[in-house]
Amino acid sequence: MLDPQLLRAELQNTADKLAQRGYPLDTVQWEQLEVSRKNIQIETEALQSQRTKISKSIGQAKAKGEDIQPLLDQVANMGEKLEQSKDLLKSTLAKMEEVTLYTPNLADDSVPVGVDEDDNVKVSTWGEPKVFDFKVKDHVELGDIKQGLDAESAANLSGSRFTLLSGEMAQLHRALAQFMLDKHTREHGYKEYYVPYMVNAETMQGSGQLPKFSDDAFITEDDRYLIPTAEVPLTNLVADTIIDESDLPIKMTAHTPCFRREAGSYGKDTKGMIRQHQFDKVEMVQIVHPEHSSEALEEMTSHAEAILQALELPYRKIILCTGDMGFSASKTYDLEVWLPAQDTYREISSCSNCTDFQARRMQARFRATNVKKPQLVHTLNGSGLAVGRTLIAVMENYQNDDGSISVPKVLQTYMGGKTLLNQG
RNA sequence: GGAGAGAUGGCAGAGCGGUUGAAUGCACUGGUCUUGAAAACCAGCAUACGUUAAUAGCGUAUCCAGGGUUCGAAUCCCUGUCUCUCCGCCA
Repeated sequence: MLDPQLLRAELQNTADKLAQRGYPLDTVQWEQLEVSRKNIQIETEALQSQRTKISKSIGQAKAKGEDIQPLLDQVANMGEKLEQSKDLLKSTLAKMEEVTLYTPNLADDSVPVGVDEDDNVKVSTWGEPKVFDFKVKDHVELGDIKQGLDAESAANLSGSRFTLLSGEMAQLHRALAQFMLDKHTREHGYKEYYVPYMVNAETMQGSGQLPKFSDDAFITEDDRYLIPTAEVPLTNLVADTIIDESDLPIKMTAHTPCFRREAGSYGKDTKGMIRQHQFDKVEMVQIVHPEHSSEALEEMTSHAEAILQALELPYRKIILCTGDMGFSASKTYDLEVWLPAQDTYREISSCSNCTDFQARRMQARFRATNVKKPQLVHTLNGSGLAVGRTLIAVMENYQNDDGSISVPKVLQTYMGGKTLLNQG
């Protein structure tokens, strides 16, 4: 949610900024709502105040044994009037909430203005794509040779967009997740969490997945949601809390499966395990002082980069333009890893500063020692990294002529000392 | 799954349907006292929204949540959620 003050004091300016994100805000409708809200609320609270006063005097009169009938007459028709006024206020506020809950965060001033992914801007590249002296295979082909990546069995078990890994491939997948967690907890200062994979609607709303994107999530029969990312449970850990300033920043990480409906992506990335209903991810979340969120985003992105660098996977870092950013984000860096078989870079991490957008929805605040009033924290999240896609990247970048796959140095201890995968 | 108990401020814990935003204790903050500390004593100590130049006043809301009864609800009724105890089942 945006700061309601922005919608009052700087409505046009805010609407212009939202337009850059491709979100049209009906300012005329909003202003009308705001005017009626003000009148109705003042009216309602005045009525409430009057009635409370009379009700109290009834109590006092009764205690003294006085006749209360005149007072009862006075208050007789107030109830109905108050009810009407309350209902009107309620429906007006609901209309306003309908707008605010569906309105995305404002982009940071440093974000390039643009329409879609074509307007994203490259920030930097790292590493040189390896030159192969043989025809490279993609991960599907490599997985087939090794018999470790089994789309057919997964389809039989569950349907499309699922993957089954076995043998060394399953081990490598596990090794990657372990390695990432170790790196973040031992070197980057994150605390490890094991979190629920299902959350309630309130939690989904806190981090911005609901109500707007309900089609993207799996919902259970008892109205719980399968998490689309560990960002949801981790970030909401501070919902409805007031944190002591000295406890900031809070840095959390978790390795979880992520579940996404991928509604509307029919036909996209249908081959292989690029886009799945279920995939593993190691997620980083930071809860920080508002003054430090910009630098925290840089830091967190570097933590994701450190994984790619340790794995010696070439990648580039891009900044998403206003039109391509996610709903809650104010600024987002994507890391794209080199996939030789596709001869291109593909997203493997996304790191965002959500400023106070999620914090306001969740009521996540901190209290500074010198300021009496609790203030909203800033929240950040980033993939560090998507495990399935990292597996693909390792497979394709570390492939050999005979279809075997070399094990990246940093993973060898996690793989029982193996340096080459060819056993299936 | 069956039976029962409960949910009140940071914590503990009162609260006959009326002047209760809510006793009391602890914690916390400031002060007095003290060489210093402790103890003792005094004072203060919620949040959100609205109005407003105001983090001043004033108003409204909040005793798990949502409905209801009533002139008036922390207190009565209904529904839901969560917690605890016992039985059953179970990784």
